[in-house]
Amino acid sequence: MAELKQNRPTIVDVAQKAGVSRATASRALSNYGRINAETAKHVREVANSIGYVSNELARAMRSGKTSTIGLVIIADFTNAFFDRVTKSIVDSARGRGYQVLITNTDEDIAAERKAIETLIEKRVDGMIVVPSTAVVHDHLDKGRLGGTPVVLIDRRLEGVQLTSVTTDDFIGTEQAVKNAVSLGHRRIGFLIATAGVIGASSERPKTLISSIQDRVNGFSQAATDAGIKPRAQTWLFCQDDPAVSEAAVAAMLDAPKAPTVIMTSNNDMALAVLKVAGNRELVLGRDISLVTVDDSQWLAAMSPGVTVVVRPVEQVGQIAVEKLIAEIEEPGQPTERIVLPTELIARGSVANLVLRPELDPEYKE
Amino acid sequence: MAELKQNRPTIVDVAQKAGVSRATASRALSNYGRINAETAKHVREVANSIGYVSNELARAMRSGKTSTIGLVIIADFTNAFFDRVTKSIVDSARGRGYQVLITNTDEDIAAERKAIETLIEKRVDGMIVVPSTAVVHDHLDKGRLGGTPVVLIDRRLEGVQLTSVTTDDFIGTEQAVKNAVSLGHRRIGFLIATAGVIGASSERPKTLISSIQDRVNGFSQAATDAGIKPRAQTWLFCQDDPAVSEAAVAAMLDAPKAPTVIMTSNNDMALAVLKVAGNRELVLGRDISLVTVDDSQWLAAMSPGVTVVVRPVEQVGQIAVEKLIAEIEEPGQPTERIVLPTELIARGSVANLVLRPELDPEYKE
DNA sequence: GAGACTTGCGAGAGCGTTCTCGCAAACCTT
DNA sequence: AAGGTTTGCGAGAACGCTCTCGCAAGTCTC
Repeated sequence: MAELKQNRPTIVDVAQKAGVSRATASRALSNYGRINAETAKHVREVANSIGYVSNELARAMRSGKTSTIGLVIIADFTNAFFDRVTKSIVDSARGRGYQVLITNTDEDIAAERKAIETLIEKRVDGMIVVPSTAVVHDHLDKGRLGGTPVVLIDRRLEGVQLTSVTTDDFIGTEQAVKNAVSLGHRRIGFLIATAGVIGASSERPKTLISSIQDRVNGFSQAATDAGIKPRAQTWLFCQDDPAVSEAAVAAMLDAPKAPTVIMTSNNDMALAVLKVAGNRELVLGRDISLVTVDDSQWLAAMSPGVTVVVRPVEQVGQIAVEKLIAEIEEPGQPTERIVLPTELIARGSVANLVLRPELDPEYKE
Repeated sequence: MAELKQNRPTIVDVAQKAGVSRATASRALSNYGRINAETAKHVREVANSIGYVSNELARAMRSGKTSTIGLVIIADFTNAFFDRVTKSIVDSARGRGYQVLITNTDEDIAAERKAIETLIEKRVDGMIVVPSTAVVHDHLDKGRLGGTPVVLIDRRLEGVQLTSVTTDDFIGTEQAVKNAVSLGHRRIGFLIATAGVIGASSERPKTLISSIQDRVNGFSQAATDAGIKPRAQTWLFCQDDPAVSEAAVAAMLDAPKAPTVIMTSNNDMALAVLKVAGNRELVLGRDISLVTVDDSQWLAAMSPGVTVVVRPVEQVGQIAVEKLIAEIEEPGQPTERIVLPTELIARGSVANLVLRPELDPEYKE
């Protein structure tokens, strides 16, 4: 019979029971203003005894602060990068007294718009955004945001005045290529996960998100510097889908001048290489070489371990939170473009053709 | 000079500009009550033109509904289970018009209490909780929650009247053991990631979370049924830390009657086995066998692939969201204990000792 | 064409806080 | 002892929305 009503005690209940006014109860509970220590203690005891829990909605409404930040991330935070950065953001935010509201766009610009609107509706104090496209960004204009600070991660956005925290993917990729070259590789492949591409194609899409663009440039630069001819470079822009990427890897390996080393732009692509290698009974670091971006425990645990460009993922999240909260708590911070250094960890997945030239039938010193 | 003030237009601004009352503006924007179609259209246009975005805080305050659900998850959602379930929850919730507020306890009960309190403060409509311990649960009593519905995932909790969505870990583990036994294994090891344990120990902790408890029982049952003597079973409860787990694996392998197959309770432990195997140049599925819980792309891509107990992770998240929202929108649902079936996927990581008895020096048929 | 019903809209209260203001009592100061 | 200052507290407005109520005008009914 007694309806289970959502009848939480409010501050009025506390005040009544404690025999004080709302104002005094508020002062006691939120610890501000002038209040007698005894009274405060008493109020808090009463509040505790009746199970009072403050209503942050009401508080936020009055104070204009929700202590919540929104995270707009692309689909795959099962992805080695996005899961770690998410965790890092949640933890850093919690440490600073903020909660995180997560929204998930599927690399889809409409979903991204919607997500940002929803976050504004919820009046988050700020947001961290992984922009899903490099071209459209009117929804991220200062005006549209109406003063809500935004920090971009992983990808920069041209034409928009926002702080971003990214990694030096140009240098990272360059190093990876240099490493392969120094080990004697002269035919290299690059498998690039690309949103919006259907299937796999060697044709460079008109627009790429900045992180991918940087990798493409870094790769190109290093290959050119090493004197590797374009025809010894195999490029494939590839949909992030196992079937497609595995077919792409197979195509690369079946081409007349197949690369001896394949660089992949993310772990999903690396998996495709491993999968195909496994099917063909190619031994990693001997019959086929692999280097990828973003470390994971798996890459380290394999035999041989996979050589990777390590990005400081946790740092990206942490710095993004710091910059965002700085702007929230003291608006008017200068916008920055923070680029964190990457590091190459060489493991055994890139064969040493200098020591073992027989592994490459076409190897010539 | 012009201070960049957080001066968002409110419904009053819309009403004024449209020449109607607040009430009418609200009706137009929220689509309810009696309102002239023309007026409604006009109001919406005005709202759009001045960039009005509704304030969900105020709306929630009035309506008592935030359309937000809280997720209380243990630290590791870089973990193969928790990252996927998180994504599944975020997606399912979004599909039903709810956002997700994430909080992260580090398997720490104090943090869990705090997280739940914070979520109540924010007046989430409900929460999905991965309880960090099997014993303490006073913070999850109906009274404390004050009517906020809660659904548990991954772990059941005794003594508490809450809907839970878990997987049949007993049968899953049992199947895994049976599979190994059918392939001729007679000495088996079990490496169990356990919160609260320091180092690694063969002594069974007094309390285990239900999912681990079920695995322990399933393993034990299957081993006994197969007539495997206790002394041919190596158990280690192990802290979830690479150094510790690798040492544990090493210890297992160095014992006089080393197991021919190691079962691990999660991917981190499986990684330890792979790592140690790699270091010792043991070939998986020949010199050492492995079976673990929770599939991942990595386990499938390795050569040989790793045999796993697959849990329907996405389904867990999805069903949890459904049950939670059902209770939110129509309180008084019966509490359920939903247990989803698991499946064994046999790959090559468990050696076939029946076909190749020479792999086990002590093998006797 | 008079009463009943419908339509469209505005006034105003209320959700649970915080915060400003003002007032009385207590405490200094000289 | 008279004026000033400090202390502690309450009244009431405000945050931005929704929703009930009531009223005027229009529409129906016979």
